[in-house]
Amino acid sequence: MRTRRTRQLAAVEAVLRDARDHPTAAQVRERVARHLPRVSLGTVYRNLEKLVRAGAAVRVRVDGEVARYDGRVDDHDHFVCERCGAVTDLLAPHGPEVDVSILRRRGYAVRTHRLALFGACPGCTGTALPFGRVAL
Amino acid sequence: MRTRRTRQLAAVEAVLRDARDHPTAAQVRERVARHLPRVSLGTVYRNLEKLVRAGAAVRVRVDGEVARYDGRVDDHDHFVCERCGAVTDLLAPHGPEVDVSILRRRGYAVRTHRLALFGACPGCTGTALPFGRVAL
DNA sequence: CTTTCTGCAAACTCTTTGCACTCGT
DNA sequence: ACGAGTGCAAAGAGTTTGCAGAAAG
Repeated sequence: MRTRRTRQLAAVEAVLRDARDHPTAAQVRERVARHLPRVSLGTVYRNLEKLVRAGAAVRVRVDGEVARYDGRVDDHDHFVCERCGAVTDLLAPHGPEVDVSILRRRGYAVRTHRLALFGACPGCTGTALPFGRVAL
Repeated sequence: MRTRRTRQLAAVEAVLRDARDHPTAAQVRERVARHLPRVSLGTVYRNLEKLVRAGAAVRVRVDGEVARYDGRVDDHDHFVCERCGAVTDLLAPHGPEVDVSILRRRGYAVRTHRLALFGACPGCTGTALPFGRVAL
């Protein structure tokens, strides 16, 4: 049952490592296909799933949109542009500065959280800025 | 083009108003069907969409799970049990106590946010508590 | 060699939609 | 009566899976 280091897996890993735009499975496939033209979408899904389960990638599903994949696994939040759909990483933790202890006292075990901010990104408001990660 | 007050729409509204568990479309249909046995899933979807667009309901899509509908439209966050899938409303705002002005200065217009906490609920940790909304 | 992985295509799940008919207004 | 809404069934979109052959170890 040991995991094999196939070229497809390596390629998916590389795409995710280099991607800054939270690509969808179809986009990952497209990029992998530049080097492995016969790669199938099924294989891409299988390898993405593998990486997610191994903790080497994160699946980001904003609202009901298609799944996007993020090579960043450190704890960070997202800004989602409601006009162009771009997903930007927010470096600083904005996480629940909630008093989680209150929940815990009520029997809830909080393991993690997910926070997304919605609005318009610089490119879409006209305030052009180089695209990329934004640190708060 | 005015919206008609059909019994199906009224029933969907009522189900959402009385529901405390963020039912899926299929669950809404099931409950509506208790009074209107021939209601179709398509109609339920159409009416749910109508309510969401009218601002009378909220579609909650946690990660990649099926859409759930919430009659609550005030601003609140969610706790998602990773074991049983239950979604609980969190009354207090835990929103981004982020300095949104920093984002704004960079050209991001933040309109709203969505926060979900993930973990195990009281029923699933063994620490039984009456099910329902939890205020922090 | 053995076992996992791949490509392909079909299956699946959730959601949306076209159509003829129904029912509010 | 007019036309929005309905039930049904079929179509879509995204994702998963079964299988025979390919390839990693």
